[in-house]
Amino acid sequence: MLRISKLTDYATVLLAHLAEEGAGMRTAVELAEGSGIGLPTVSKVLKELQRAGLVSSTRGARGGYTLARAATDISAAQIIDAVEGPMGLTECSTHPGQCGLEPSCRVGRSWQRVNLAIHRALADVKLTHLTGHDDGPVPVADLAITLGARPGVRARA
Amino acid sequence: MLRISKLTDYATVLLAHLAEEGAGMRTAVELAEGSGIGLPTVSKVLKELQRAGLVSSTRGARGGYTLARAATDISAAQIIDAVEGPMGLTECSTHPGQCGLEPSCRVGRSWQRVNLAIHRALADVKLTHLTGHDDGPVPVADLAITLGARPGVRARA
DNA sequence: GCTAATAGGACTAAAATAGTACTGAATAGA
DNA sequence: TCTATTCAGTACTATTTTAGTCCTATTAGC
Repeated sequence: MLRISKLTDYATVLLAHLAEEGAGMRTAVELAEGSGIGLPTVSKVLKELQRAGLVSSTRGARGGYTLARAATDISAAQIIDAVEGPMGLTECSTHPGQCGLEPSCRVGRSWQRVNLAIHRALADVKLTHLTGHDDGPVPVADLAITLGARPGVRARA
Repeated sequence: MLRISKLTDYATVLLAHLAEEGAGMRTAVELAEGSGIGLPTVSKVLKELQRAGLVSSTRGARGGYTLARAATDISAAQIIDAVEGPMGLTECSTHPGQCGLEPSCRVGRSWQRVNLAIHRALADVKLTHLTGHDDGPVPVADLAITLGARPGVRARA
């Protein structure tokens, strides 16, 4: 239902923990205990976040995870992409040519445009917004541009 | 992956056919042939759209389906809600109290705010935009407001 | 070399989605 | 009023996706 997966939700919870004041290196065990999520799952999610470059990991004794960059430089779009793969509202937006209806389908392109707009909006939502450390309005007013068909034309309600 | 379901995609394709110039009453069979989607599936989707009030149906010989209102009065959000149920980015946004993490979870509220923003943006995307009959920019600049935590505060990039 | 920790991958289980089939009800027209 | 046509409702099945687990390998510190 236009829903992010549980794992993505977990990812934001874990990233929020890592973004906490004074949180340096945290092990998967600590994060599991702190978040209430099962250790194997925590471990799996962190591995994916590491691969996507959102967290840095250190192996071995005294190892663990830290944010790879500032919380203001991590966006909701990046988290979703990291855990669920490249975001696409429809199959044809991520895997063109797979859907038999494509040749005669006229709505596909439009959904892709909507998809792009949402993606850009989510790129403006930072981890700090998700953790509630930044209650201010998010700058996503430019969203309208990408929904319009003609690039360069400024949208206004 | 933050994806609309195939059935929702089918729904927009079918609605697009019904919105076509001069398209009056269309039977499920005609729509199936015109769209390339299997008849049982077409039938299922149309029933859901009828229940949601997006199309009107007439039973019996010479019956069929028509749009229940103008294409400019049908939004992407309505289509998604009709086919997939009330939209919610996370479980807690549609079914609060189901997730064990809720008490200690601080990101839930934020996702709900993001969800609301996307929903509003999709409410501004009309069937005419999806069918490509209105290429103009979509008025969704107000989206920023809902992402900000303080209602009434005007967002600006 | 022992212990603590992540990395990678394979595997299983559960849930959601998609698609099908069948039976019932309404309408038009002969 | 009978029959053909077409939608309505529901239950079922199959498929796919998602979620979660487990095992083995690798790396780092002591």
